[in-house]
Amino acid sequence: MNNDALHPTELRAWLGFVVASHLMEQEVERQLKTDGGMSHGEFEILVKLDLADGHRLRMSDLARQVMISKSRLTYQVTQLERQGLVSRSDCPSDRRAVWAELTAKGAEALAAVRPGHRRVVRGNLLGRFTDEELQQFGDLVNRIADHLLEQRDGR
Amino acid sequence: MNNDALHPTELRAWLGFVVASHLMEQEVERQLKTDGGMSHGEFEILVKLDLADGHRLRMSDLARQVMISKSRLTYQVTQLERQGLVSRSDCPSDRRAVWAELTAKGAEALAAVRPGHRRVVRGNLLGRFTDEELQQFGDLVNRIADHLLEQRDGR
DNA sequence: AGGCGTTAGTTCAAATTCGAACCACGCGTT
DNA sequence: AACGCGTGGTTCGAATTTGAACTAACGCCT
Repeated sequence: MNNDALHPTELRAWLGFVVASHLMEQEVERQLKTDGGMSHGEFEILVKLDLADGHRLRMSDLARQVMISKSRLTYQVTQLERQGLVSRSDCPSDRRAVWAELTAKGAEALAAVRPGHRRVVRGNLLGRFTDEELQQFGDLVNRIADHLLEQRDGR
Repeated sequence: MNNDALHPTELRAWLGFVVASHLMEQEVERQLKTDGGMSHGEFEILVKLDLADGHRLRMSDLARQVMISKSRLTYQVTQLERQGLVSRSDCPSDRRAVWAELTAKGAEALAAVRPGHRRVVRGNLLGRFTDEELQQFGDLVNRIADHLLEQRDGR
């Protein structure tokens, strides 16, 4: 029971999860790309900035929130800056830190892709559940997410 | 109800899903890397080959099964071939096609990482559900996966 | 046989990602 | 003030990924 091959029910659940997350990612990616010329990673950065106080976050906090490496964030923010969607500025209180801030143009770009993004997420995932199933699904994945976060922080 | 912001229950489900799949991917990746020096992508290739008749598949079938681009598969199979885990050979019946075949060494490498892989999948996901929840979860994600596959094939 | 649209796979350059190395700074200790 | 250690960010080269050609071969149709 503990180191045997995954049994059929387990296998089905695992494969379904892998396939679903893989394809959802591709759908989201595709919509954001064609629809607003941005990647899912860039989109998530803009979303987190939008949510943040003063529409800005320090690079390291941003990296934690979107769960990517520092160097990857540096690269992506540079790209976003090039497009004028984000601006960098030095933090006065901590001279090591850098603020990444959503620009007005960035907010527009975000607003422009969001309806399409919601359509993809609802049309392919959330909207295919009954209210009860949505609740169940949310409970299950959040339990897993919480566990994985704890797991990770213990390192 | 159709183009409003995601409401709390939806948002929770979506974010939970994104975080869970992202972190599961990282956990799996980490285990396979440290434990057997391979990426999740390489692992999936070996698994599909292992499952196939004669432990071999044509490149394009393999690409479809692991859901990656042709060029990416070419690259990854080349890497696996370099490590001696897979071998390529021409297909006699269709001179365009190429067989990718799991070598004995590849089968060993696969066998070596599988216990750890199962531990990660069970310890972080499947094993955290009751039998009933596992069934529910499997049903939900497979419904989504099936839908996304149809969706995609209609293009 | 010749033509034509499709499929299989590879190749190439450009874009992205990774991970280790690095620099500058903050902070607590001495 | 000097030291040492941890943090915040960037940089750099190597590895990987992308997507658009490109070559070869198949299969159908005439």
